[in-house]
Amino acid sequence: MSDLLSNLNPEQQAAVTLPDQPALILAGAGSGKTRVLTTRIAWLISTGRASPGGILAVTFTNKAAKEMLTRLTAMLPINTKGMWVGTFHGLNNRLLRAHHRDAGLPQLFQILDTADQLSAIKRLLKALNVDDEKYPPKQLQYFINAAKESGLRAPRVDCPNDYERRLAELYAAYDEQCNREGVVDFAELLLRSYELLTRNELLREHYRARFRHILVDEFQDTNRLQYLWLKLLSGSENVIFAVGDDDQSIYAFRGANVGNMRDFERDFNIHTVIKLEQNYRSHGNILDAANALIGNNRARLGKNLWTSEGHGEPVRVFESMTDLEEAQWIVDEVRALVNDGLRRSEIAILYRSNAQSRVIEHALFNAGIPYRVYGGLRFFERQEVKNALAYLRLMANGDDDTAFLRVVNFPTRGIGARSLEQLQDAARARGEPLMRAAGSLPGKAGASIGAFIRMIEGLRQAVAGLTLAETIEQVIHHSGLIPHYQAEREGGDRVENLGELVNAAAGFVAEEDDASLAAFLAHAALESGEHQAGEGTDALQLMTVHSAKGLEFHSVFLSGLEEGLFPHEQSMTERDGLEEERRLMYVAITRARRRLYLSFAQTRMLHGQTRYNIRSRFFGELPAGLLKWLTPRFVAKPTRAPQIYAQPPYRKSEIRVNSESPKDSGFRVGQNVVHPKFGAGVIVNAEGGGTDARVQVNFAGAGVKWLALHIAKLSPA
DNA sequence: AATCCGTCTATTTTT
DNA sequence: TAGACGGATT
Repeated sequence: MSDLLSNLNPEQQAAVTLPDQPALILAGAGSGKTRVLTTRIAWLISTGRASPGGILAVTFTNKAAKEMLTRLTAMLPINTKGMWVGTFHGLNNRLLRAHHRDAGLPQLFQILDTADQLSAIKRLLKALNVDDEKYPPKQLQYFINAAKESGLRAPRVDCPNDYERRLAELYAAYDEQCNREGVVDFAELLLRSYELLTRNELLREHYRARFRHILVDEFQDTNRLQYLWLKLLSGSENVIFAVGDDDQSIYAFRGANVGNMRDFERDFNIHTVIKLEQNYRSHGNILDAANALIGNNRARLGKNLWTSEGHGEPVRVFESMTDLEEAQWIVDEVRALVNDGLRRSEIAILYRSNAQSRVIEHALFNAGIPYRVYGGLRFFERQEVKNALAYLRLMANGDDDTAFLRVVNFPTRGIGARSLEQLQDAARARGEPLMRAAGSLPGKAGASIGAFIRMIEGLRQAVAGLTLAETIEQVIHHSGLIPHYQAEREGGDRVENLGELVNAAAGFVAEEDDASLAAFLAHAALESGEHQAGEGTDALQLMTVHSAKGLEFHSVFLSGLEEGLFPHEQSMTERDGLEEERRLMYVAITRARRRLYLSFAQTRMLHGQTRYNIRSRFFGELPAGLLKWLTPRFVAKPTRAPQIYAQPPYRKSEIRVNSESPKDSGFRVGQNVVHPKFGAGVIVNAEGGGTDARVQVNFAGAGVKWLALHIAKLSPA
């Protein structure tokens, strides 16, 4: 099958045709990682080294899994049915469904998403009379998930103090509650399966024998539990093929552990790591900038991107007075690009945090430029959709208290807090889920809740024999959801979304083999509904740097490159926080194919207050020769000490927060200054005059300080 | 049961 | 600044 390999470079070929042994592929940004992964699978199968059923390929996102399957089917004339290609969660869901009995789960166990999990935790705390001031639900949620993702059940969690001991107790109680209700959170999908395979040798051997070839995408993003799971599944006969890039590890905050790459080398005795360093995406200057920047990180496996293409254009840098001005400049520049024939969807505006999108959106809106913002609520997370799903969940599994409480009185049917309190007490006393305990409730509460349960029961019977789409159609009308939203003033969109849910179900049935209600519910939980509508129009792409990972654009604007924002100030308190910010910056830079803009503003409105910022330290890590300053400035002096930059001559207006700015001191608020000890900074405040004149300076390295002007050796930058 | 109002908070996010 | 949330009011 040499035609499979003919378009690959030598390293890619080596990776694809690697003999049966554990392998680590260090795949740089834009180096053809997905291509190698899929070609490897195609090669294994077409050369008879593996059968489709012997392949297990794990990704992080549904999108990546889908992409892999699409490319595979294009390459191989085989059906991909027997192949297990999916996300960690999707595959483990599949495994647990197949062995639910062994795993101690009901056949129709439901999956809690993050919001469901939180409400389950709140409910638990209330039931146990725990002070949620002292034990904030969010914090407990974090604790539980962190423990599970380390592979630890409550008794094994290390508790250095009473507080943590209590958290561990609550973790145990939470697990009990989930078991009682037959629900499973995201982390549980993996932990359950890990425990099942640990405990059950027969099953473990079965899957080890079956999945001779295990391929892992984005290996740098795996958490501890995922690593343990992979290790467990890899016996001595298995061939594990891990592809990743330590320089693109940007998810430590949610448990990703880059250390897994080093551990993998050690645990699996990897001798040669294949590096894919040829980049097929960007021009040389962009890659040089990325390489130089990431070179400042200490803990790296080491890798340098190169291209056979030319240097291309310089990296453009723009400094503005305010965030508004920055946004306006972006608008102007985008207009020019579009005028030159570039499609809007080939242009991305990236930022570190979501709040930054507002000014830019505002400017784009006023300019009438179509744009699309990524992130935010996804389809299956919408209130009305979750409500509809809750009815469906109850029909599949009446023990699901989260679903029960969500809709027992929605739309309102006269079941108040008192009745529910009674019901919850009764259920607790009997150790039963709410729906089962309801029969024993006397009086008015019993009657109204009884009616609700009969309605669910009635729905269950009414939809017998109907298709999934028809089922949902029935449910959203019969439950009263549609009438309720129709009556609501602003309910039009919600009604529309419920209709969209019916369509989604029809689409699901058309695509999937298992079109059961349970399968659809799992789909809804595991695939939050990638993107929303609006894919038709050619629109500018706005997103955080995190969401841009894996994407590429002709032109990229990276905005808000200011100390405190990028690198984010909160990252400075985290271990290795700055290195992660730098990797984030690296990811951002490597999104651009041809043109890269970096911008920052001296003044930015944040949390309703004007903040004075200085340019990001990352500018100092980019070779000056690669940069083209659009704002005239940048006179680097040949000194060792902090670099000194010239004032932009075009400065339009002074910024003043304090009218008492010392007039004749020669300094003013907003001005860039240099201090012999603290380095470069910006004056953010001033008071007094004459010999009493004091200024407050935000230093890049030393933070915010008040300085007396007649003492401090402050000079204009 | 719906609405109003004050308080609080504020990276990054997939499953 | 703006959104989310919880408690109090209507």
